[in-house]
Amino acid sequence: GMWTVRHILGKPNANPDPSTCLGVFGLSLYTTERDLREVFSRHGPLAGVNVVYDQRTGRSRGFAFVYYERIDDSKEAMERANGMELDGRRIRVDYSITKRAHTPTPGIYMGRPTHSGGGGSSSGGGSSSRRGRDRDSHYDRGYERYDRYDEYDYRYRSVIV
DNA sequence: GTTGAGCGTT
Repeated sequence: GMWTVRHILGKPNANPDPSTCLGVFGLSLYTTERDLREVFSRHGPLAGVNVVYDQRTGRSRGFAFVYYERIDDSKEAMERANGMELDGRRIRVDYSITKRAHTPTPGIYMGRPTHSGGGGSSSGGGSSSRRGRDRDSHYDRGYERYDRYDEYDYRYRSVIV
């Protein structure tokens, strides 16, 4: 069917650098972190395993992240587990592009503030009663947190189960 | 228990 075409055309992201974090794709919806731990720990001690779930349905989104302690183990696992069959699926394994889970999106307005400083000509004609000053400070604080958060090493938060 | 090429929530 059409999917063969997509299989040919669809191109994964270009060669990520070797990393202790592996992305595992094409998983069965029924593959659990436990299953992955079982398979991937064969190549070395793991620092963590993370299946990505859909928040609404609670179901797996079909991919996961596996963290190794050592990059040599990660390399070996990448080569050997890529293409293996797991729970009826050919899984694909590669070094992860991202390092860690996204920081949860703040529940506040993320749009660019409409020029609260100078001119005085409001461009968009948005809600006029809003005080840009307060909103801006919240906005900035949020961003600061976001940046600091991003620098945490995964192991700081990971709990070996 | 779907379906099929890809990067993250607590």
